[in-house]
Amino acid sequence: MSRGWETIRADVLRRIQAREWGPGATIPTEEALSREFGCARATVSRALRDLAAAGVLERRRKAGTRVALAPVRRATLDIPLIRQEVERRGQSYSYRLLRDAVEVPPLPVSLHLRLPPQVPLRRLICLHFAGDQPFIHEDRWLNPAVIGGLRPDFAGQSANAWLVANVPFASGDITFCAEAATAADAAALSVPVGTPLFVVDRTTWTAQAAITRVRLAYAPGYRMHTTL
Amino acid sequence: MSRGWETIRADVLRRIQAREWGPGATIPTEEALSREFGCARATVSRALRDLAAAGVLERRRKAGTRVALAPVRRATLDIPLIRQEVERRGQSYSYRLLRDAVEVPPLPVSLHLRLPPQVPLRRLICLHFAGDQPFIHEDRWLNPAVIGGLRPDFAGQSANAWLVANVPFASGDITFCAEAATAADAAALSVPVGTPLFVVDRTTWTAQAAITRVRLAYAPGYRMHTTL
DNA sequence: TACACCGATATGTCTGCACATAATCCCGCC
DNA sequence: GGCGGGATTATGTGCAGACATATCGGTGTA
Repeated sequence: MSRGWETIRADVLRRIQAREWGPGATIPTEEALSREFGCARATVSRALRDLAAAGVLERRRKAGTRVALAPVRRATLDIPLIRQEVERRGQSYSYRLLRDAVEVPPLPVSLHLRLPPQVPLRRLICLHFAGDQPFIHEDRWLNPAVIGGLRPDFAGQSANAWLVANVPFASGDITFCAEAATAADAAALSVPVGTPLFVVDRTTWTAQAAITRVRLAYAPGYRMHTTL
Repeated sequence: MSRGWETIRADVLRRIQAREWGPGATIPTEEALSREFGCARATVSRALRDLAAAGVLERRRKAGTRVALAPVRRATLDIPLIRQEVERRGQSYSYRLLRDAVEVPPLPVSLHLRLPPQVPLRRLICLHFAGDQPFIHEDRWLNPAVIGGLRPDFAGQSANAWLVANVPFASGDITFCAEAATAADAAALSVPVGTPLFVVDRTTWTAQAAITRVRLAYAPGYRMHTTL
């Protein structure tokens, strides 16, 4: 009858979009659909599981499978390495280290990393270039307990590349927001103080402890894009 | 030996994070792993497929399964309905319609919707409140071909709610960026012109045609958050 | 040397079956 | 009428086997 679970997924999605099964409605059981499509239940299950992962369906044991009420719900966005993002635009990537120091971080940083206040951390500030234009102003705090002391050598790599290659990464969180350019941002990116900048704050963790907190301030005009 | 494919996924992930299999390395075949874990190949396959979907592994027929070079790569973020987002903060939601007109959109909007220039569209501008504070300034263009003419009645619902309930949605794209508050943003959100605002541009499509393009300007301080 | 072809191989998918698990439904009891 | 507990039921997971398909690598030929 069909040629694989993707065909079934497409057909179920078509019926939902055609309002054959409206939002909130319960759709037929896997067993009924497998009879209709002339395939094994596992094949139907695969298709429905995929739609559930995409947020189109909601499934519960015994209760059955329902069409989600709010279809526009979940987006996956790729977070490329900065170097790759620049090179994908056909520009050459480079970066310059602006500062490498050991400092006591501001209280919010200590708290977010779940470290005691007043503990000094290594702070790296650098500037990423796309061609000869400044692209991202990066301000990073590193936990010395994870990277093996306050002043290890990254062997010529950027801190990010070194971390990716050397520290087992377990989890993290990201926030996106708009901020006015600080004096440091303004100087680094060659824009007036107060210019709206797209800012990403990222914290990563091993299973036990915080690894790093980084703030990325993108040059004006940056747009993060994804499809649904 | 184990208690399900999630155990296997966890163990494979652990070995990757422990650098037992470093970035770029090829891991054992499904068949070898199934022997090691004492389970069926399908069970290992399930675990590895899931890790591949999360961006941790890369798989190719015959070539085998490799550890991805850049592990921090994919984030899924939930895009709640505005009403739900406000209510989750424990504030009461309301909205006010500021404008409902038929206008010729600016050229970039026509192009992005893949409509001929100079075709008039319905434009709705409204303001979403969290409690008594303005939260989002929304500027929406609607394709009359999809909503059944230039001036249908949304029966008291917000345009978004009406669309979710009545128009079969197929695909879309989203961009996030930082913009300076326009005069209209400033008046609506009660902030000075030029204030950095987090802006979301969303376009949705049926299988055939564009449905709507909407620009959401969030009040200052908004942060979009997700975990990895 | 360069290219076309072909076998080997790892993943991709499907089937048919079985049992586990969660949640609902309904029956019987108080 | 209200409530507790067990039967029912739809999904979740697992297994063994089979075939499909992409692709890597090597072999033979122009």
